[in-house]
Amino acid sequence: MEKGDTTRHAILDAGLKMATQLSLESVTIGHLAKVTQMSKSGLFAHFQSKENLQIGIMQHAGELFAERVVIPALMAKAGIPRVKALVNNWIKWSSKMTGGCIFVSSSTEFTSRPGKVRDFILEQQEAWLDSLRRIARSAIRVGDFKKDIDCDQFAFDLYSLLLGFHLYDRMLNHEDTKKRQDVALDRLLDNYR
Amino acid sequence: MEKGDTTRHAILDAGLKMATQLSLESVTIGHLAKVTQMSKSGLFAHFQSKENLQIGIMQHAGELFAERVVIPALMAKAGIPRVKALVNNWIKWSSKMTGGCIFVSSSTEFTSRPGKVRDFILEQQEAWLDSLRRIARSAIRVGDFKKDIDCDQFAFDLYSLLLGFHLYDRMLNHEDTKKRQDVALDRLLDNYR
DNA sequence: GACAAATACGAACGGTCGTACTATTTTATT
DNA sequence: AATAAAATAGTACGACCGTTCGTATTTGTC
Repeated sequence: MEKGDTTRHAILDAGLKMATQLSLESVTIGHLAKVTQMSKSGLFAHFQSKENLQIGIMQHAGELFAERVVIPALMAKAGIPRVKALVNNWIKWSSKMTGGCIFVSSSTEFTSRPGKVRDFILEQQEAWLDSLRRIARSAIRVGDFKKDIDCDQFAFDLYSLLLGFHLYDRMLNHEDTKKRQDVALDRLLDNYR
Repeated sequence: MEKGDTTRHAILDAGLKMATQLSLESVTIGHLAKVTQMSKSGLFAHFQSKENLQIGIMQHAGELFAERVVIPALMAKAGIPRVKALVNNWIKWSSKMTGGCIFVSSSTEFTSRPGKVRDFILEQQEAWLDSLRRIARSAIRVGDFKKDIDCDQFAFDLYSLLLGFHLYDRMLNHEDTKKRQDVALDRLLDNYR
């Protein structure tokens, strides 16, 4: 009742790391068992299927993401400071691990692979877009954004920017990415101000 | 001397389609042989390794991309018309196949998988960024863009926008993506005008 | 039409994949 | 300390992976 949760947590930690570095699909039960020093069958018993393991990993990632990116941003003052906090937290998040942001890579990976895993990932993406919209709305409330702006458009604009950062920084290894992203963000905020 | 090239081309066509729908890594020699109605070993003989097959597929994709996206854009009048043509061609390109743009998904997939394949993909991405810069430069030349703009920043801004479109449209299946992208592009162009 | 070269095939290799079983060990409760 | 339950291990499975090798077929050239 206790031990099981502990090992499950350790498995998901190692699994998330592996999924981030390689990809969600290449988290192999055998490989993961080796890393966690368990037997394949012992590890497998925790999830009953690879699909469940993958969903477990993404759920685990979602909890960490909320804890490290979204919630801390909500601590910042509503409005532009909160937007900037969110962006910085996101950049820290995607920079922390070798492969970049697990949500970006996994949603790319599972686009045309129907099933429970893809559905779960899409739900998470929609929840993320919802966070962006909410933050825009609170920026309107405190007067940092104009009243008549389109919050959906803001979510699109900001997420696009983050995706650009992600590819430039994590994949192409461009050194001046942070600078480019700063310029683009300032222009974006000016437009909603 | 002749037949070999024909089959090789057919293999790459089917391989690109498969890579676009699933992913580059999941283009399996066995699966590809089944689709092209060849034997595994017969197909394999064309490439000598899976790595070479993957590079061949990406090269094939690059040729089609130049042919369908970049070169037609260069036919358009330099400046803003050319930028818009490029964007439209890119959208058509990434919309044509089920899995979206092969370059986006493959660069995500191979970020943390060192080797010849990754190197090749990164080269292609740099060439693409170079096209974007060149188009910005020609826009300055004809007076559509301000003289003192940063062409690298333009490339970053525009590619970010396309990546946003890609994720929204191809993966999240948002219906109003085209509208969002139009709004963002107009604002972007206004800024460089 | 002969002949060398190019192309394609069939069978087999050692590995790894996800999963199913049964057996053993460890845990929590009494 | 005994015991039922939970957790882990061991072994095996069929399927597919990339690759090799020897052989057959097809092709282009003379």
